[in-house]
Amino acid sequence: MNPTLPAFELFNEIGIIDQLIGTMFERAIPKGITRAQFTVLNHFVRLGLEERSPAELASAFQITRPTMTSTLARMKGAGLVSIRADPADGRAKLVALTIRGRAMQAACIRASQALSPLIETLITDSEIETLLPILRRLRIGLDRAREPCAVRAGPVKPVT
Amino acid sequence: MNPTLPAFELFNEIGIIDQLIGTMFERAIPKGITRAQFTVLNHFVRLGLEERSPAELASAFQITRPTMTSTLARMKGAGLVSIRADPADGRAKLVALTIRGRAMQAACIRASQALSPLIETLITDSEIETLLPILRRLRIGLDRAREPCAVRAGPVKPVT
DNA sequence: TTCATATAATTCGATATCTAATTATATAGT
DNA sequence: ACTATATAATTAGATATCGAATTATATGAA
Repeated sequence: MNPTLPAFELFNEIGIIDQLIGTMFERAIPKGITRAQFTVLNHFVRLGLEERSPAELASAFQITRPTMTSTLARMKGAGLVSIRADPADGRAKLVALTIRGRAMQAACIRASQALSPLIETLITDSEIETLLPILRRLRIGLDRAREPCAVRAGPVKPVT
Repeated sequence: MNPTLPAFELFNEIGIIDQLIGTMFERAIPKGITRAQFTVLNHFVRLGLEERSPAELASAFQITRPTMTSTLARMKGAGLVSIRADPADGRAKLVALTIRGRAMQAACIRASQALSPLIETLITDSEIETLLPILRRLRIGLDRAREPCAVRAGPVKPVT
């Protein structure tokens, strides 16, 4: 973006890559589901979670709570998640995967395999090993530097 | 996204970084202008361009033409660009920066300097030099692999 | 010339994202 | 107990993005 800093050159490449990968991914996965929705499904499956509050999910993906509310409403409408009131906190809700949500996650994983051959021609595992630690540190630092806005005023419950 | 491929781990980090940087950048620049709009302004200034068609701009940013149409309409409304019919092609239009657009680009560059100190604590120039060639190759490869959609436009043979 | 196809831009409807503001509940301080 | 503040979720309004479809113009082939 700002050409006077090399970092902005980097952010520019990152932005375009994210754009291109995101579009390809959404084309690859089943019609009707989106990248954002898959991310939620995958989060539950990968970490073996039972129930999470919308606030915890928003925090995990670095998105705002209104965004999470919106996406969860669509996922509930599509039968991918169930949402119930938190019996321990009248303000909160608890989100869980449905059978259908779990199946959709698996279907997306399967469908996304189609992208592997292309990706393997563009970047090696060794290069990825080089990039990951640097990018992880950058991501963590940026995350910490966020304004103490709604998103960051984190959930109080410890991760189980 | 897909945990079975290291590349998806990379794309996940890239997605989050893009998300965080984009939000920070929009908070830093003048109220009312967006990252997408700045990208257009900066493109003209950086490359010293006079006029470009919406299609050329969309292609330069790897976004679809409807997206470009939408953003340009807002930028025109804000007086950041001028748009006229292309005298050489009845279908096309020509976009140019206005004085106001040029000033806004400069203001954004100035404002974005505020992010430099943070960024410099998170990644070194040397690391950026390491990342850039790899990411550039990845970006170029992904760009080439895009479906022959509107942006890329080639003759498509029927498969029957 | 005529017609089929290609290209430029746009319109439409959908999703994701943000900020700001609102509502309801919880917690802490006095 | 009361009140002020904090937190959970939501609503509202805006922008960016996509895909699909539409309109208008250009081009190439018969």
